[in-house]
Amino acid sequence: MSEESLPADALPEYAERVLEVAELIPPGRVMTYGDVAEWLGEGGPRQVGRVMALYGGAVPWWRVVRADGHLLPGHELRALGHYRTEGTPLREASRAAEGHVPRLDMKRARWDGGERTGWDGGERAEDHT
DNA sequence: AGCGTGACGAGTA
DNA sequence: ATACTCGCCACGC
Repeated sequence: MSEESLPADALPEYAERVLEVAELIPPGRVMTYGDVAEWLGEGGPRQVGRVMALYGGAVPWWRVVRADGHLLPGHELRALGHYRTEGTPLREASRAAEGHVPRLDMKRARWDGGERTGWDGGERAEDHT
């Protein structure tokens, strides 16, 4: 690892576009790293992942998840440290904040980039208690 | 102009 | 469920 931190005003353009998409994801919905890359039409899941790792702190990064439905990508402690419940958090997010590593119901929570349906009238991630 | 590096993804064992 | 592969591609060196 040797990616150093650039000034916020010196983000690579690709990174800026990734962060833009992340901000578009409605509360209560998620996109996978691959979804974001596909939506952008450039780069791949790994590129999106790195962007989020380096610059994700400025956007709702918890709405970008792994394809297998894991909410936390790996650096769980780091994630928990930055965990926020801006507005209406996913129920799973709440659990994550309590130390669990949840697996989202991707069938419901995944956002295809279409209609911006969040909590109002839309589906919510299922509680799998 | 390479080369190493991944908050990934899908496949396989 | 875990633990490996291999392909992917922008970016810093």
